[in-house]
Amino acid sequence: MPRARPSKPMNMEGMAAKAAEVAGLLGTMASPVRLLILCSLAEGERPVHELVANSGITQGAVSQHLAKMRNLKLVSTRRDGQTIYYSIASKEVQQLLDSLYCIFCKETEKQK
Amino acid sequence: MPRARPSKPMNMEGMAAKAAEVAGLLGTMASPVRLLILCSLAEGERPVHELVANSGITQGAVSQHLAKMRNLKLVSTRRDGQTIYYSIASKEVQQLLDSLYCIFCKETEKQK
DNA sequence: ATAATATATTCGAATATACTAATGTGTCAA
DNA sequence: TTGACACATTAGTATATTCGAATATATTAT
Repeated sequence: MPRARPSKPMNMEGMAAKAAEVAGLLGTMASPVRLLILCSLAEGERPVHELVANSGITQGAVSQHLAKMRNLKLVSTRRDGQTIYYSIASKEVQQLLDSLYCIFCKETEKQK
Repeated sequence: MPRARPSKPMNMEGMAAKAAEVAGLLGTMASPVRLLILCSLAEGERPVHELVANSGITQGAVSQHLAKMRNLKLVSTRRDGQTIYYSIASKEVQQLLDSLYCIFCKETEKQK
C-alpha cells in the first residue's frame, strides 16, 4: 500500500539542496489566486485583463501576483500592443500543474 | 510544445472550488524544512527524533511544523512507547511527492 | 513516587505576505 | 501632444509565519 518509489532511492543530500528551490516554487503556487491563474495558463496563454476579470480582486493585486510569479520564473510574458499575454514559463511548472490536475481534479475513474 | 492536457478541458468552476484546498496543501509543503520531512516520509514512516536530527532546527520548531502538517492531514502518527512515528496520510500527498520527485529530482534521462 | 526521555505547546519577536488605494509607465489613436 | 487604455509599481496597513526559549505532557524505568 505504500506507493513504491521509482527505482533509485532518494538522494538526501541533493534533496536538501533542491528543497529550498522547490519549496519556493510551491510557495509561489500556494495561493488560490495564483493557482487559479496558473491553471488557466496551463491551457494556454492569457491576457492580463482576462486574468483580472476571473480573479475577484483588483487589477493592482493581480499584477502583484503576476510579478511574483515572473520573478520566480513560473510565467513569462509577451506584449502585443497594449495587451500583455502571460504563459507558463517552464516545462517543470507545466508538468507540476498537469500532475496537480491528475491528482486533484481528474474525476477518479481508475481508483479502487 | 505546449503540453497537451489529458482529454477533458479543465472545469473552471470546480477548479475555483478546489483551488483553496490545493493551495492550502501546497502552502503546507512550501517550506524547505517541511518539504524535506515529507520527502523523507515519502519513503516510509520516521520517528520524530530522526526528523529533528536531519532538520537543523530545534525540536520545538520541528514539532510545530509537524503540528501544521497534522492539522492539514498531510501526515498521520503512530505511537510506539515514547516514540512517535510519522507517515504520509493520504494517497494524494504521496502522489504529489512522487510527482515532485519525478519532475525535479530524477536525473533527466529522457529529456530531449 | 521520581527521574529520564520523547514529543508537544505556548510565548514573543522578527520577518514575510496580501490587500487597497494611489500613482507611474508604455502604447495607441486622434 | 493629448487623452484613453492596459498594465506595473509604490506606500501603508493588517495578518500570518517562523523561529528559539521555556514549559508542559506522556511514557518508561527505577
